[in-house]
Amino acid sequence: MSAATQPKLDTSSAQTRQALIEAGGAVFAEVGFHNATVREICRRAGANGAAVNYHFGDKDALYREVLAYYQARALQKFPLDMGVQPGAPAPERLRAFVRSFLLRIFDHSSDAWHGKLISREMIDPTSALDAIVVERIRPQAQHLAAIVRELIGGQADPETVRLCSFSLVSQCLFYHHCQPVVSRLFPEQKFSTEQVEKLADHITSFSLAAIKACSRRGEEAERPLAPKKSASSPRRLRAAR
Amino acid sequence: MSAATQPKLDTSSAQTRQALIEAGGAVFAEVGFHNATVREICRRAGANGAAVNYHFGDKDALYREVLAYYQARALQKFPLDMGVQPGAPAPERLRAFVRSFLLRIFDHSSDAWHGKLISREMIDPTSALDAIVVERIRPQAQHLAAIVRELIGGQADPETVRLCSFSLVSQCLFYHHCQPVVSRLFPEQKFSTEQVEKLADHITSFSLAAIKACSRRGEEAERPLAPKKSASSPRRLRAAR
DNA sequence: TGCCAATTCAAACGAGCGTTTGAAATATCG
DNA sequence: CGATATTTCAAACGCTCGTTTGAATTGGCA
Repeated sequence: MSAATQPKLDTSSAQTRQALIEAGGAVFAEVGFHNATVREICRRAGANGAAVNYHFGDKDALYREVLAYYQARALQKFPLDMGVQPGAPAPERLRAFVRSFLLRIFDHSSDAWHGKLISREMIDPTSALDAIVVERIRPQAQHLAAIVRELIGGQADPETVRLCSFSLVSQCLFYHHCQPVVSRLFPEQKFSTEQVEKLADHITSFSLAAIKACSRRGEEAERPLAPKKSASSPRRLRAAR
Repeated sequence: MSAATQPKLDTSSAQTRQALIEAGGAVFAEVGFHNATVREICRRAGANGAAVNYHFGDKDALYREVLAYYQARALQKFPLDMGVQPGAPAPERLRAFVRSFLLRIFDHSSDAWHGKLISREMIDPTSALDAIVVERIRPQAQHLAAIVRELIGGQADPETVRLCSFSLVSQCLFYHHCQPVVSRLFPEQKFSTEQVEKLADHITSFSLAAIKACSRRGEEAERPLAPKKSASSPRRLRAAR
């Protein structure tokens, strides 16, 4: 199977590297790091079985490169705010967050493995998870927490903010994590782009209503541990401290 | 550890079988079917490495037995309705459902692997998933759907019911599926029994408010004698007011 | 062209896995 | 007790995995 018939514009080495990264993205996203085999990655890349070790050192190093590569692509393709202005109303920013999150995970284009890779990393972590949490997940969590905090208003209890953020993210992740079950329960459920938009609609409105309720509940019963400070805010407090 | 009641009245074979099932439950729940090794299960059971094949045939058969064993235990320990009457108000039944779901997953007692096993099966399915969906998950889904349908009231749109059910289940599963990330983001987050109760409170009230909003949205859309279905047009972002 | 470094290749290595094997140990029973 | 069936055991088999190896091939350059 010699491919020597066509001239090589780019250096052959760089071509092989790139092919390995792309095949690796596909395989890692499909079956996860632990179930992925170097042989399958090399086969899809049209490279020899020793190519991964020659170009990257070992499977772990290839995985880190794959992660970094698609992370960079995803950041420019799906920015956290989805192009929505930071000054936009919080509900609108929330919807942008949810859409961005879902589109990252369900993007069917061939070079969009980042969402699936991170989604897998959440469930079956590798040594790369620590860096991912710091570099990608924590900033997203803080971004989301800021939106939720603004939605709740007043002095939002950090624990409430955290719980609401988790409730949001969990809904987004569910359809990818539990796809095997969902597709067995409802075989008609598809994840086309328009279905994803519907999903984003549902998750956003579902959660907006819920957060607003949290906000009301928080206003009624405020400070859990501040008996000294008698905040004189009887009913609809907006007490700015 | 087990069967300290009688020295050797029980047959040695049955003892070994039971020890393998219990060790298997622990290992499968901890690392999942694919990452679990027969050797480790035998080691924990204090049995020889060939014991699994002798008593069960192969690893798959042991796994099926483990699943069946803990399924039976879980059914009597955590019934779907958690002892709440079928005639109880829907919000109360919803809360029972959420508590039951979370307790199954986070039960720290040593013989309660069922929730973790099914949770793993959702993510990384084995050939046992088809049966699990039919025998366990679908009944739970129908149970939950009935509650959600009643909460929404009126003629609840089946798709809305499905989406709301998924939103509920996803929140319950999240903390188990994404524990590696959650514990890195918030190292102080524990999953003690009382924390689980707090979680159940949050998920229940969060979702009740959201479903109530879905209900109102549905009523508005239906009352003016129902245009066909214009639900996919650009939806307003205003939350329930 | 001829040389040399870079790259590719088929083959094999060693480790870990589920499983098998045949003998040893133990229980069962006429 | 002695014969027979059951259960345990250490060892090894066959397989797949990531990785290594050394030779073959290729590409750049004097």
